[in-house]
Amino acid sequence: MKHTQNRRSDCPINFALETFGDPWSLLIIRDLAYFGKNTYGEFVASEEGMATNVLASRLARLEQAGILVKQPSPSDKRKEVYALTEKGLDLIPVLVEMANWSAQYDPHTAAPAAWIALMKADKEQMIRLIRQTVQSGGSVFSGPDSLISKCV
Amino acid sequence: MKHTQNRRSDCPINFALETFGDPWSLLIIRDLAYFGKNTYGEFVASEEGMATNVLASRLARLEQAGILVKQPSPSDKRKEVYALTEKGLDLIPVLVEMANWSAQYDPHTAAPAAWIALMKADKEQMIRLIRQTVQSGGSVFSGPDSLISKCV
DNA sequence: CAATATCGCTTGCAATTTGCAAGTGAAGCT
DNA sequence: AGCTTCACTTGCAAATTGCAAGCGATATTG
Repeated sequence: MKHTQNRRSDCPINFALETFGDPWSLLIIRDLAYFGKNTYGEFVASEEGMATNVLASRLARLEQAGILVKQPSPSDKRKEVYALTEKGLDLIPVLVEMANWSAQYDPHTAAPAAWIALMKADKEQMIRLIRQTVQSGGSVFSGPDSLISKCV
Repeated sequence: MKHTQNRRSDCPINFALETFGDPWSLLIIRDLAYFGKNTYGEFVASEEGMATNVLASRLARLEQAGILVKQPSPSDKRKEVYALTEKGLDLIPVLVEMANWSAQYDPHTAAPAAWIALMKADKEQMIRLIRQTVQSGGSVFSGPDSLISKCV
């Protein structure tokens, strides 16, 4: 995808789709926000098994779009650490709505019932909490400061 | 995509992406909900110009997924009329969040400022209104009963 | 009422994108 | 010093897309 002038239209839905509407980009953002993954290797290891060349291509695109940033890891100079920008954090509501829809319609969904219940109880509040958690280096499901562990 | 057992994972984000996460499916759903388009020809004529074979393939997939249904048009037997099911209507929140994000970050967005303002004022309520409007055969921006014309 | 246009698709084919396996150089570990 | 791990890149076959043309059924027109 070129994307640096050749947009299909100025429709906001189309803009979103051209920016992150391929079948993989949102999985990277999910990995960052929900599972606390933040390196190339961790993304590659995700259950969905995305191809390494596609991953590299998507990371570059999302970085260029200002949705995430990469920094060399201070502890290990081989590693790059990826993080969501404000623009990326603002995609959390999209993830949440997609997840809610799937939780409702996928009989085999892996979404924890407790989590869905929290979402139904107060979505706005939960989105705020997720954003806050991720912004300060945590994630929803993973790590010692996971949001889910604090909500029980 | 096969999709009838070969799912990449049971993660709800992944489920959503496998169901409608290609670059075109949500444009069809947008056309239905926002622009009141409901025939193959109207989808083809959309600004983004999707290829006819891809459109046919996506319509079939979305129908199979239970997101939309098609019926022969009563007035013109050549035409098929597509409509969103409950499952499809439940994707409106996803569209809304994507549109809000784009309206915020795309400097050339075509999203009407008045509409964005309404959304910011009371999102939950607006989503309910959109759903109701589309369910009863209207759409957000198009037609005599467009939601936007009633909100001014 | 025959000719023509329109409808929702399908088909063939070239171009792009993907998936897979195997590198590669830089840095870390032992 | 040697082996492993890291983030990628590269080459190539397979799948998907984009484009243009075609097709049968129905509608419209002269």
